[in-house]
Amino acid sequence: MTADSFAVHSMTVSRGERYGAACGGNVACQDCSLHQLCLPVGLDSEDLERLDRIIRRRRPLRRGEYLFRAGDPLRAVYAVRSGSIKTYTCSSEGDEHVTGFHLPGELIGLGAIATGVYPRSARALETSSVCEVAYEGLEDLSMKIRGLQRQLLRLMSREIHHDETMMVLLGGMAAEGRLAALLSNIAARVGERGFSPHAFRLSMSRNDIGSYLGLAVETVSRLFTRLQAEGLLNVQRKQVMIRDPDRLRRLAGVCVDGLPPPR
Amino acid sequence: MTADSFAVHSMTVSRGERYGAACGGNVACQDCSLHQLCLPVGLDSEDLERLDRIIRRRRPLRRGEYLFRAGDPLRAVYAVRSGSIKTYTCSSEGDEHVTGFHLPGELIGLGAIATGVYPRSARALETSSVCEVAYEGLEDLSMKIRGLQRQLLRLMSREIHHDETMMVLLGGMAAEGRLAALLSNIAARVGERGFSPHAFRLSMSRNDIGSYLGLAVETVSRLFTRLQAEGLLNVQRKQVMIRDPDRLRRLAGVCVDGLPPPR
DNA sequence: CGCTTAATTGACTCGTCTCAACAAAAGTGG
DNA sequence: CCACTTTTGTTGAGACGAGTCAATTAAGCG
Repeated sequence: MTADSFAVHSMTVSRGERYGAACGGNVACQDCSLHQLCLPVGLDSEDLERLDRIIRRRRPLRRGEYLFRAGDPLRAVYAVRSGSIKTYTCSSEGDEHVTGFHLPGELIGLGAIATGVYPRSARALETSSVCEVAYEGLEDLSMKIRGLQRQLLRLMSREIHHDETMMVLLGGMAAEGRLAALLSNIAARVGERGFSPHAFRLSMSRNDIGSYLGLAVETVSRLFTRLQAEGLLNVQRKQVMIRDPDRLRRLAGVCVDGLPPPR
Repeated sequence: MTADSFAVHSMTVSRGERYGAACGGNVACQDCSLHQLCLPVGLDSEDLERLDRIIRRRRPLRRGEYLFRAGDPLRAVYAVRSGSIKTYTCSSEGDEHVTGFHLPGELIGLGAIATGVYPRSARALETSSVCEVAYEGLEDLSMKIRGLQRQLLRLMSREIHHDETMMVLLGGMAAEGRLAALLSNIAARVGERGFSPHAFRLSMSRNDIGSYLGLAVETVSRLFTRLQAEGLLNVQRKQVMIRDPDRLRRLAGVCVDGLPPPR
């Protein structure tokens, strides 16, 4: 298997689904390969049809295109279908600070529910497609479908937990631990999506990684070099191969959600 | 007005309610002074009664007592009624990392919904009382009461937004900005609860503040001294008086949720 | 009123940032 | 398709903010 086949961007495609169907077409939730990760968890096919009715699949976004901008009114939350999306805020001086990287099956825009306005901007890191879930409809439907309500609450709770983990990471760990945690976390999420957690392609730039982890680009670059020298991973630009997942997770401490740290 | 009357711990009491009623008694949501901040937002009195039926008010916790521990199974989420609560994780080496300070009207335990297990421990920072909201009941009721569902989703969304703001703070701001943001944020929340945002008592130790902000205790201490020297605030141990809220918020940059930064 | 814990202050160290130069990709247009 | 520009990533040298260690003072608390 070439490392390329783990590229996040080709996730859905490399599963053998046609691009039109998987990434931009009208695949129903029922037929979506992500339905055990996304909103549909636990729904029967009748409920899935009802869910489908409030979902719109739009043409794929190209790298750099906006999904929405900070300040836009909330009309929908979005489920990533293929590719990957970053969310970020812009400080008053114009530089952006990344708040999240979102992989297929993950929901974007949940932070907007409180105020009715997206607090962050969201852009595609690569060619990506999303399902647009009308928010009004989602609120309505989750009053009617217990399983949908539960899953929505679960996904929001998971986001809270993940963000808190990031706070612990940013507040408590040195640079090396932060990068180790991010890589372990991405590896785990890539794994959950059916791909090898040992080799994948990072869709985000070093800049984005630094911004997300609160580090200078140069530091991120040096860290990759160091981790490679220590035999923890191989890295060649965006292509990453994890050689010692356990040691990597130990470096990350408690800060990889989901999995408990080894030892 | 003495600064003491702004003590977080005496919030409810100083509103003139009897301790038994306000802090440990059986005040219904209807009669609770926090009902415009907490779960009851937007509910009519019939629905409030239904909500009351799944809520238990327990004896107040004393300083340091646990509300729950990381790893406990989720049975309820808690609304702070009076006092203040901190949530934190323990690293493998035993030192704790604070993930949140919670004031009256705020919900605790939302991070447990995803897994059914509290991911953090929660302890009282001072004598505090809470409302225990049975989680099963809450799920049930929010299927029946639209307003309750909306408020629950709003509160979870707000937490997501707040945690993301903390990530930006911890990843992007120097020590001074972090403390300025925390103080501005607490001031705003104290203000929302009907007290002067200019003078209040911090219920958490310097250690807790440092842990929450990712700083050493010594740094926190020095920062307080410096901010006082610069005329931004007066501080005497836990007692804080904000002298220049605008400059303080400007130091904090975009990292005070709710309020936009001045200038 | 002593004892323990919390907060403050100082001196020194170290990790990460900044600035700067360079290399390698990736677009862009003829 | 190649030469060009622009963007992105890597590496080095020096500066500085915040951590650590240690000592002192001030509060809580029994």
